[in-house]
Amino acid sequence: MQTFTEENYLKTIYKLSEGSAPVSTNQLAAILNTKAASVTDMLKKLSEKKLIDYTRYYGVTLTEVGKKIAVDVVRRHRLWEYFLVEKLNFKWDEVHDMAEELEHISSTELVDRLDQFMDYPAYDPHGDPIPDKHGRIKHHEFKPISQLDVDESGVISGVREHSPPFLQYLEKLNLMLGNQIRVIEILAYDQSVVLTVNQSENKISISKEAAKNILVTS
Amino acid sequence: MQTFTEENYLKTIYKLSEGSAPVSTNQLAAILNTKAASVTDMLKKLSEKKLIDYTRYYGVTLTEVGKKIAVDVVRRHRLWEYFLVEKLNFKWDEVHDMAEELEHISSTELVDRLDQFMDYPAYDPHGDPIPDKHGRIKHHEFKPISQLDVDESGVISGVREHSPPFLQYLEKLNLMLGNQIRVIEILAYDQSVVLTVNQSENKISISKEAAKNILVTS
DNA sequence: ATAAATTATTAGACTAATCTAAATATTTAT
DNA sequence: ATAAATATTTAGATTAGTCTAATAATTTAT
Ligand SMILES: [Mn+2]
Ligand SMILES: [Mn+2]
Ligand SMILES: [Mn+2]
Ligand SMILES: [Mn+2]
Repeated sequence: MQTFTEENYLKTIYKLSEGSAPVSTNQLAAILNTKAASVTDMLKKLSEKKLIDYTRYYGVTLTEVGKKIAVDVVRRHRLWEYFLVEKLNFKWDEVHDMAEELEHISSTELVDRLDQFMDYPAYDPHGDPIPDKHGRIKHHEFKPISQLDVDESGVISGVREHSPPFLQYLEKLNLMLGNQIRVIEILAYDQSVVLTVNQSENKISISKEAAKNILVTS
Repeated sequence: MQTFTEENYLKTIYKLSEGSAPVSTNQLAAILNTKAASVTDMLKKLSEKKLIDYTRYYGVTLTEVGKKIAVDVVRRHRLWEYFLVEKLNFKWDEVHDMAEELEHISSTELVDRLDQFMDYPAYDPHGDPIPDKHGRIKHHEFKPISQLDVDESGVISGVREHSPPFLQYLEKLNLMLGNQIRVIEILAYDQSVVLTVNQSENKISISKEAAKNILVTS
């Protein structure tokens, strides 16, 4: 059994180590809103418990056991987010903080029943894949809008940035999951993208930054 | 904002102080599975925070603010239990421990939405009333089976003991909420009760102890 | 009314998780 | 290759919650 704190560290290491690259102390401190010294303390502890491989001054990676726990926390987080949106009618910008608490409820049986209750959803409200009970994850073929050419289209399937203001902004522009967009123009001087949503007449313009954070499938 | 531990103390004081009687240190220690010394420490802290009125060597009662929090924790506990049974199909003997964790999820909005999602249930799976969002509680006119006379009948509406073994025992005898029982005989020598369930031919016998812990409405 | 038993509080210590400040290692720039 | 900047770790404190052992207050029994 892990404490909430340990689970949060494991989850964060997992998310930062895209493809098993070692994660640094400062990266963790920044995301976990704590100090580097505290991170070092916790890394020693998790290393003791064989949940991570940690080398001083070098970085940290998850062991198989640690990774399993991390994926399970991610599973719980995303299933609860799905529940909050689909069953309790919260909006996609409202659910993250609640899921941060709910992800630490320990019962495996509870999460599996929740999964069944919702008919085994594959993606959470932000388009992130939900690991199944064995930790298997489906990967979308995502591409940010910023990588589309003029006249290319795609279906919005995920976001790279989860902050409520960004999600609310997308909602205002009708840039929500499932909607189809088509790139009309890419402005030369700042790479901002002009596009249409769901074949509408209406052209909208988004910054290069925003375009990088909206993911589409084709 | 309170910690989990503080919430558990407040909830326990609330439950032990039926009708505002002061609660003792040892009572709390027993139920909270801790030591009297730890209880004293926490009582000082809760008193500082004005959530309880505490007099050394005398006992403790809740302030209005403390009571409000306690009732809210009870509300969350019972709503989650209802959710687990009605939506996720857990049995009534399986849900308490999960609800012990879920009751500490802080969002008020979440609990209110959950309440709405389930259409404002009045009683939890054990027959205990669920306080509404303003802290109002409906009280059943409960009576234990042990107080019924021969030939009297009633509908099972609650239990006084929540341990899984007891609940499983009741289930085995079909003594579940909503079922009607009729007292056939009360044995003189040990006050055990012979009764029928839902007009069945089948007579079952339960101890005096069990009869005290099953509550009926007439 | 005194002694004995019970109940409750205090004193002092421990663990988990955190912090600041100081020291050390590594990386980058000159 | 050395100095400067950055990143990381260690040392030492702090807070919440808990514990055991010792002390004090209250209640019960004689
Ligand atoms: Mn989230
Ligand atoms: Mn998400
Ligand atoms: Mn319960
Ligand atoms: Mn209950």
